[in-house]
Formats: sequence, C-alpha cells, structure tokens
Amino acid sequence: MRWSEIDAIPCPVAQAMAVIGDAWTTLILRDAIRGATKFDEFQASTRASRAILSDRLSHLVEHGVFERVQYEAHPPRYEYRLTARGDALRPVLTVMADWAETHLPHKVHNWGRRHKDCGHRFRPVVSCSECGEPIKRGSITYDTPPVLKRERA
Amino acid sequence: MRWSEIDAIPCPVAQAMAVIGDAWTTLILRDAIRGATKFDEFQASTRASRAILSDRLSHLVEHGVFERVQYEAHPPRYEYRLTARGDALRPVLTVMADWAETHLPHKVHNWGRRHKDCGHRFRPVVSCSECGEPIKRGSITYDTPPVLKRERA
DNA sequence: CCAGTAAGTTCATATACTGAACTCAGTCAT
DNA sequence: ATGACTGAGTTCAGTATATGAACTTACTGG
Repeated sequence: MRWSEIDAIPCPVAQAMAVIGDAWTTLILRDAIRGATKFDEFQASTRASRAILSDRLSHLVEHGVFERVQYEAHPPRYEYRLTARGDALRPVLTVMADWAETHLPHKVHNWGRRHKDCGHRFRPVVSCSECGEPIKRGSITYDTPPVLKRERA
Repeated sequence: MRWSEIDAIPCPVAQAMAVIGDAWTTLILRDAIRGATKFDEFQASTRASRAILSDRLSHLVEHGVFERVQYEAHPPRYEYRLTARGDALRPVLTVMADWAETHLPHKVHNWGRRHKDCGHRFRPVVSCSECGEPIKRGSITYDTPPVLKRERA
C-alpha cells in the first residue's frame, strides 16, 4: 500500500499523518508557529525545494491547517496563516520537541522553554483533562480498543 | 536540501523528525505501542512494503527507539521491542491522536480513551511540569529564542 | 524598457518506493 | 532424503516522488 493511501484508515494517528505526515510538513508548521507566513520565509527556513514547499502548503491549505490570504492587491501577494486547526498542533510540536531535548540532548540546542505564568523553565507534561493528573504509562484504556489488524485473507 | 539531511539541524523538531519523520514510522510506533513486536505483525498492520518496513525498523534500532531482540534460538527469530526512548514517544502519539479526533472527527474512529485513575473519558492536556497548570497559547517563552533563519548569503 | 520583487511552475535528473518473488536458516512430517 | 512450511528479511523491474536550477507570471519603480 502507498503512503498516500493512509487517509483511508480511520485511525486517529493515520488520519493525523495523512494531514501532517509528509516530509517537510512538520518543519513548515514549526516555522509557522515561529511566525513565518511568506513562501520565501518557509523556503529559507526549511530549505525544502520550492516545488515541494508549494505542494506541502497547498496540501495544508486543502486540509484546513493553513489559509492562503492575500496581503497585497498590487501586485497580488499571498501569505499562509495558521488556522485554529493548525494552531491546535502546537502541543504536538511542543511534546515532540521535548522528546528530542530529553532523548537527543547532544544533538539539539535547548532554547530554554519557560512557562510565563509561573516563570519556570518547564517540561510539557501530558495530563488528564478531567482530574488534572499527569497521565502515567499504562493508565490509558480504551472503551473499544484499537487492535492490531491482520490483513484480511 | 534533502529531507535526509535534516539531522544536521540542531533544532529539537528537526532532530525528532530525523528519527521519526519518515513515512510509515509513526504508524510503526503506533503499532508497537499497541503491542506489535514481529516483523510480519508490523507489515500486516501498517501495510507498508517489506523493504520499506525493514529499512524503517533498522533506522529506529540505530536511533535507539527499538531494540532487536532474539526471542527464539532454533531457528533464530527476532522481534522489535520499544526501548525507554521509544516508549517516551507515547505522549507524542497521544496528543497527535487527540488532535485528529478533535479536528477530523468525521474521519476517525474514536476508540474512547479513558483515564484509569479517575475513570473518565479524557483529552490529553499539555501542562507545565512545575506548576501543573495547562499551558495556554502564548504562554511559552524562550530564553534564547529560535528565530527564523535566513539562508546565509 | 529594464531591473527588481514575490510566488510559484517546469523540467532533466536523481532518489525513493512498491509489489511480487526470492533467499536464508531453520523445523517438521513423510 | 525430501518437500512443505515458517519468519525475517532482500532483490528487482517498474513506478512515483524529490531536487536544484531555471523559468514564468504579475506586477512596481526608475
């Protein structure tokens, strides 16, 4: 099966990957979160080829992660802004960055992430929306559990 | 620049992508978390081609996300087990799945994730490790902020 | 008219991916 | 001794995707 066909799988991780799982996409999102909006900004910061960048941005617009907005009429100029849906990916990138900072410390520059509200340097902890407790390993259950699917005979 | 060259960027997101950003890798991790260990289990559940699966598993072993363990001597048989480093990716997949469940509800089957400790269905919330409060949008600062880098002249 | 800008698009070439078949190191039944 | 089987990959012809450089488009300003 082709990677481009995974959008046919109704699993959340697969559906997320169908939107943001292509090469370069996560770096585009990283830069959008940092404030990039212009095509050449994304090209300069990601170093992706122009054709691929164009393709990825179109895909993200089609999936409602970016909106392509005209910011100048003469000449017509466009920029790419994160939508609410796109913005909601911040936690994904925060947790992913934390994983790299923790497990690949010799390979990453630590920017010194700090929580404004309490003023401390911090790590993102994934907690329960209901009781507020950090989610421990093994404390997640599923009402209708995803099982490993065998290919049908 | 080539996608395979992003491991030269000392940014956490880029380094994470260098380890887990290739096509199919996130689905492999999803299935490992669900209990898959055998090559054919991964092949059946991800539907990736055998050559690509082999390549991805090797890459993950090289980067310390899996360990390749002999589970039978005669004949020699191997399985792939998540390491602590690999297991630490659970929050990434949990948050990513939550994003898809929230923003692509018509495309995903919701397995009904529940927190064992409090018994509720829940959403993963990213909180501060120091004060325990959920991280609000805009409440993260960086001591040495990542800036959008221009390509050097 | 020309140089410049920003946002893509095109194309020759290179690389990666796919599906099916194959190989390897065994085991087991006949 | 042989053939069928298992699990874990490897190989290969064909196909798809990606890359870098150049190009195109729609302007503006001198």
